[in-house]
Amino acid sequence: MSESAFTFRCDDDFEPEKIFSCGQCFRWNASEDGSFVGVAFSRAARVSKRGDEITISGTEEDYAAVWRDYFDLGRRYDEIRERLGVDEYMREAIEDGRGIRILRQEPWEALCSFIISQCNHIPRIKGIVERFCALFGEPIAFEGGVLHAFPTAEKTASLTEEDLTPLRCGYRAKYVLSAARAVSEGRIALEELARGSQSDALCALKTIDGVGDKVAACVMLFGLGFYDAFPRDVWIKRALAERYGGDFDLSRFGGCAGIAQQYLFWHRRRENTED
DNA sequence: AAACAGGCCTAAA
DNA sequence: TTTAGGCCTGTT
Repeated sequence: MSESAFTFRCDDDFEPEKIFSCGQCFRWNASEDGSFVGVAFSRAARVSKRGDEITISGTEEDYAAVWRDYFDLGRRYDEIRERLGVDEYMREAIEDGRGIRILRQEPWEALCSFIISQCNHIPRIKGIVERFCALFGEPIAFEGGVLHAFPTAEKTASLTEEDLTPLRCGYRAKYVLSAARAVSEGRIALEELARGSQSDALCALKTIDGVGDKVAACVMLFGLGFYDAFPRDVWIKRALAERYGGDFDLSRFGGCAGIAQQYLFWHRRRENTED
């Protein structure tokens, strides 16, 4: 069976390996040929890069409707990198993480995924999320096989904690359900929050059981398009304590602190695994 | 084997 | 307003 694909030239930062494995998303996996296969917005795709040419499954219409925004291609990361290099360590982190882009993910998927992420390693988060999708997501035919969409909030809200035991996500199951109910019952309107202020979004997200400052910041950055949201996880806390004595002024990043965070996160994590 | 993992909640000062 | 302990499960 033949599948269409759309190829375009990209002269800005775009490194699939870094984009998909920097911890912002959990549904993309590397193939042996270096391409990545994943699902977003209920569409499966294979993404590959050769030189400055990017190829994504689907038509140009799919690209225009979904992938362009998903990969945040309206933003020049090369220019942002210049602005974020406010000191030596930041410049080091940025050079190391060059090629990263912030994905604009589905808000509910981001919320649910980062609730699951708490106190877990990335491989385990991916495992839990994949089991969740395989069990409760709509099937999507792709390259002769079947992938699954991320389960909707409505579908999730119809489940019980017992239904979620096969995920083996432990105490996070009740958080996932409480979030699903908040969203499906309209108490939390994620799309609407994306159009409002960052502080309102933070406030609303934190009313969900199991969502604190860190998870809320991830949802805002990766799902709602608040590029100034700055998730403070253990790695960021480490980096800030080691390099800045806890004194780190986010206002220097001109509304892009979240992107700075992602370079810092990538770099600080690599410092550990590479020596 | 004990500690920790991209936290959060509650209780107690 | 900060801190300790518990929480599911897996890995090192």
